[in-house]
Amino acid sequence: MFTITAKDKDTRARTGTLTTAHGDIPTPIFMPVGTAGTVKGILQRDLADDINAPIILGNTYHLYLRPGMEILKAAGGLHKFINWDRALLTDSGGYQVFSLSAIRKVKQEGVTFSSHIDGSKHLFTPENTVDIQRIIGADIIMAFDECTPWPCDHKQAARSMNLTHQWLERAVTRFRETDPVWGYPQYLFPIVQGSTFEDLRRESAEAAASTGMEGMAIGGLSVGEPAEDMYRMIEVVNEILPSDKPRYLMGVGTPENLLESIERGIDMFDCVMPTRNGRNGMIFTNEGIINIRNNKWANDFSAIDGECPSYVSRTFSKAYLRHLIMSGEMLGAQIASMQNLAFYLYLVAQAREKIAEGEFLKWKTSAIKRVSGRL
RNA sequence: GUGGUUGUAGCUCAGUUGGUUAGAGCGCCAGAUUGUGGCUCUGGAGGUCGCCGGUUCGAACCCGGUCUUCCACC
Repeated sequence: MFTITAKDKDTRARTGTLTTAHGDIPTPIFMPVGTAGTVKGILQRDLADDINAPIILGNTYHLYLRPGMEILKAAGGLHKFINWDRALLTDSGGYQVFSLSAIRKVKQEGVTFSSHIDGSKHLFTPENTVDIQRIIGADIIMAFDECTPWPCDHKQAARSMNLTHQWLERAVTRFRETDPVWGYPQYLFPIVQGSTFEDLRRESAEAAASTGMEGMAIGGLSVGEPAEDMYRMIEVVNEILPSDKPRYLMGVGTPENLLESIERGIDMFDCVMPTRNGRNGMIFTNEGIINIRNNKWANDFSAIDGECPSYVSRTFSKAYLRHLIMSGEMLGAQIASMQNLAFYLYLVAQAREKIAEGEFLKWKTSAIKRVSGRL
């Protein structure tokens, strides 16, 4: 169930609460990515208590290959397996089949692919990815889709979108005719495709909306197209997606992307950027973006981020974090990931506050200027 | 002391029969990174080729001296 709690007077931005069997999720929200049953380098306790994440992601592709469904079933589902009692969302694996697996064949039935771990062959279909996600037991599960690469001509984009739509229908059917494995309800989110073509995006948004599911996702964006194209597609799609349901923009993005998208009516985000780029030395702070490997931080003993309300942000210095990252120390990756996630969650928390206060637009402009500058 | 051996970028090393502006890996300095393979990619700075002299149109390369590294022998 999704409840709108405030609407911005100037824009499409809104705040809401998405209720799941594992807690309420305030929106707009950023969801940390925990591909293989872990947000890399961060304890579940810290995700909950320090970073304040109400929901994290898992990935069907990775979890299905390892540890595999027998172990996940024996464990009693992913929540129990990883000791996480808040909400979970699993991606269907559609994206990974395309980005990770070298050998793959796309057919009407589904996608055959080779495991990146041992080369073994597997088949993902709209039906079995629902079954798999039933067993994993995430509160929100995703329909199996094809993430259309960019650039792409209209004809290819239409063909790809139509395949996604056929798969969507089959996924919804399987979802409706099966029950949750672990006794609590799950939501299935359809995914809008259509590349950067307005007519296709409209058609795809109609298809997603017509399923009547509890929430809707927008995929196939931030795959190389200019940010302006992405924003335009969000506007087109959000005119059609039901306004009383949460809208999830998949794989996005930078702090600036988040605020611009919130303005256009997006409620949920996920992105590997704060964690993957964090491990590589890109640090997001309330003062701007830092490349902590730069020599200029070697003697800077100020806190990583004095404004962020998390333990690592205020406790450790930039100079220490630089030393850890330069040395390839595990703790560097941990601290960087925690800082970045704490920052992302703090950013969306502020956005919720400003929307409720009716000051979103004014705040957004100054916030973007502040947090997306390079220091 | 004698014989051999070694010396080229911060480090480890290539470098053709002597032939334009001496290269690589790592490191360093920067940049990219968007539904995660603890990735990946791009660019940059940096060398009096131990030193001195000689041969040659031309020397990292050949010759002499000298210093240096390591080894063996006395």
